[in-house]
Amino acid sequence: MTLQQLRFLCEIVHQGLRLSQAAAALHTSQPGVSRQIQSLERELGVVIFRRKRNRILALTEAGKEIVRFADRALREVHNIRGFGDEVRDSAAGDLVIATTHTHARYTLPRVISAFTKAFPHVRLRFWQGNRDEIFQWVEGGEADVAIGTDCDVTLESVALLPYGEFHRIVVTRASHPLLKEKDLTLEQIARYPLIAYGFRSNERWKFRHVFEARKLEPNIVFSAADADVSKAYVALGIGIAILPHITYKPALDKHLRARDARHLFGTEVTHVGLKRDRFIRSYVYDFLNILSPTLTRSNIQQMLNSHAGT
Amino acid sequence: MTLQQLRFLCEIVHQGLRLSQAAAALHTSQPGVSRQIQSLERELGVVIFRRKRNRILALTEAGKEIVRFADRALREVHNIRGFGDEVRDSAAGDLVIATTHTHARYTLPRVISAFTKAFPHVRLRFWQGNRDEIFQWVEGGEADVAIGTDCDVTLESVALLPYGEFHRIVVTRASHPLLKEKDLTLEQIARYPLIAYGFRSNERWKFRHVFEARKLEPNIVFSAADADVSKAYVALGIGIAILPHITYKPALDKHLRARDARHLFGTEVTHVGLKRDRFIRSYVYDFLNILSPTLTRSNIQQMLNSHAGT
DNA sequence: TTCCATTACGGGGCACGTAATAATT
DNA sequence: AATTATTACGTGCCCCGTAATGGAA
Repeated sequence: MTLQQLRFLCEIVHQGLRLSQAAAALHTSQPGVSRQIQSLERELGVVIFRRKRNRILALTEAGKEIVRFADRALREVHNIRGFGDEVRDSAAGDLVIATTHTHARYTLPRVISAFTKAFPHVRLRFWQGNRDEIFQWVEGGEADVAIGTDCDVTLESVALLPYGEFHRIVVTRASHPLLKEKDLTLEQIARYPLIAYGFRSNERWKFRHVFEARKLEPNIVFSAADADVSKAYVALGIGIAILPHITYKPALDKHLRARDARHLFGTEVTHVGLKRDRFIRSYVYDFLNILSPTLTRSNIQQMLNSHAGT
Repeated sequence: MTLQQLRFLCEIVHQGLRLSQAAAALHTSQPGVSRQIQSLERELGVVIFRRKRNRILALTEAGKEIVRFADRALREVHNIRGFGDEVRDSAAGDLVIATTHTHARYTLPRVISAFTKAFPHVRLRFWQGNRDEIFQWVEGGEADVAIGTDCDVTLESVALLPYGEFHRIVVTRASHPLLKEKDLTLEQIARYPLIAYGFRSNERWKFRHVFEARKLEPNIVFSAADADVSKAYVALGIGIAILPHITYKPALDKHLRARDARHLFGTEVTHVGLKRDRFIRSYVYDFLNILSPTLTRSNIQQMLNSHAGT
C-alpha cells in the first residue's frame, strides 16, 4: 500500500468517480492511476469500484469504507506537511478563505488589513461563494477557513464556530416615509417596492415566509446579486431593501438611511468553518482572533474538540 | 513522504531510538532506515532526531509532534488492511490476547473453547503478563485485546471496558477451623499462616494495608507465583490463601474450601482493554461477547467513543 | 574491539509515460 | 468522432542491500 494509491483513490472519489479527471488533477497519466488502483485492490483483495467494461460506475460498500480510512490517513500526512511548514517558518504560508460577498465586502477588509500587516509572508486567497458552498469547500479541503452566516447543509467534518451576530435592517433613501413611522412593522414594509437579494431566480426569497405568516405579499420589484447592488438601486429610488446590518455605514452611505429590523426578521449567527482534525497553522489562529476577540486559540481548540456543530 | 518513512520513524521511536534495532525489527538494512529518515527530514525541513556525531540521542520537540501524526496515519493504513481482511473473510485472521495468569487459567478456557469452535480459522495467540503490562501491549499494538483486573498505569489510547466483577475468597483445607467461624473477620485470618501471591519480592503485598488499617500483621509464610501454586500449598497445609473468587471450583478443588471475603477486601472490576480508533474485526466482537454478554458490538463501540477510561 | 549511524556503490524492481486497444456515448 | 478505462511496452529513477567509513563506548 502506498500513499500514492490512497491519494489516487481519494481524488477519483473527489472528482465524482472520473478517473481521467482525477489523473489530470493529480498531474499524472490516466494509465498510472488505473494501475495503482488495481494494485491496491489486488493487495487488499477487495473490489473498490464497481465497473462495467471500462467504466467506473460506483464505489462498492467496502470501497466507501476504505475511502473513509484513506481520507483520514491522508489527512494526517497533510498535517505532517503543515506542521513541517509551521516549524520552518510560522509566519509564512498560504491561507485560503471561503466567504460570501457580504463578508468579503463588509467584515473582512478590516481583518485582512490588520492581518497582512502582521503576516506579510502569508499568501491570502479568497473563494467567494454562497452560504452553503463555502463550508463545503472547507470540507473538501479546497479552503482552510469559511466565514459565513448559517449553513443549511449537513457537514461531516467541518466544525462551525459561532463568533458574531447578524441581523437585518431596512435601508431606504434619506427622505423615505418609512423613517417617520414610530415602530417599524411588516405591514409598513409591504407597502413599498422591495429590492431583495440572496436567492437565485427559481428559488424563493429567504424572508418571503415572514411576510406570508402575516398574510402579506411583499412587492419585490428587483432581485439583486448582492448588498452593494441593492444599495445602489435603493439610492436610485427603485425601492427599499432588507439587508444585513453590517452593510450600512452612515459615513459612506450618505444618501441612505437604515432602520433596525431584527424584531421582524430575527437574528442569525455568523460562523467560522474549520475542518476538524486538521493541523492549524498559528497564523490561522491569529487571523481568527483578529476577526473576533472571542476566537482565541484555546476557545477554538475547545470548540473543535467538542462535537458541537457536526 | 512515504508510508515507509513513517513506518521507519515510528519503529525507531518504538525501539527506544535505536536505529539498528528498528532496522532489524523491520527486516531491512540499517543504511536504508537511516537514509529514509534523512530524506524525510529533508523533505519536511525539520530535524526530527537530535544526534551527536553518529548517534541518535533524542527526539526534538518537533519530532515528537511528527511522530504523533505519523502514528495516526499508520493506524489508518493498518485499519485499511484490517478492513480488507474482514471483507475477504470475516471469519479468518489473527487475534492476540494479552492477559494475566488468573484470567488465562480460570476465565478464558470456556471462552476460548466456544470461540475456537465458532471461528476455527482465527489464529489465537496469547501473551501472558502482569496487570499493567497487558494493557501496555495493547497500547503498543503488540496485542489486540487485553483482559485483566484494574490497571495502575495511565494509557494514552487504550479504552478500558468494564465487564465483570472480581472479589476475594479465603481458601483453606477442608477441615480448617476458619470454616466454623460465623462471620469471617480479618482478625481470624491474621491468626493463621498465609500464602500470598501477586507481588514481586521487593514490592508490598496488595492487601497488606488492609491488615495494617486494623493494626494487624498478616503472617505471610509463602509467596506464590499464581493462584494454582497457592492452592497447591494450601492443600499441603502450609497455610490459607486469599485468592480471586474465580480460582476456586468445588468440583475440582475437592480438598479445599472457600469463604467469601469481599466484605474484607472489597471488589475490583475486570476490564477489557482495546486500542481506540482501530478497526475491530468482527470476530473480536464475537470473542468479547462470549467473554461477557454485556459486551455487545454496540456497547463496545459506545464505550470506545466515549472518553471513559482514558 | 565492538557497536552504531552514516556514506559509497551497484543492481533490480517498479512506477511512470507513451502508445495502442476496446468499448461507450 | 470523442471520451474513457484498460493493456502493452520501454525507460529511468529510486530504493534496497552489501561494503566501507568514522566515531563512541
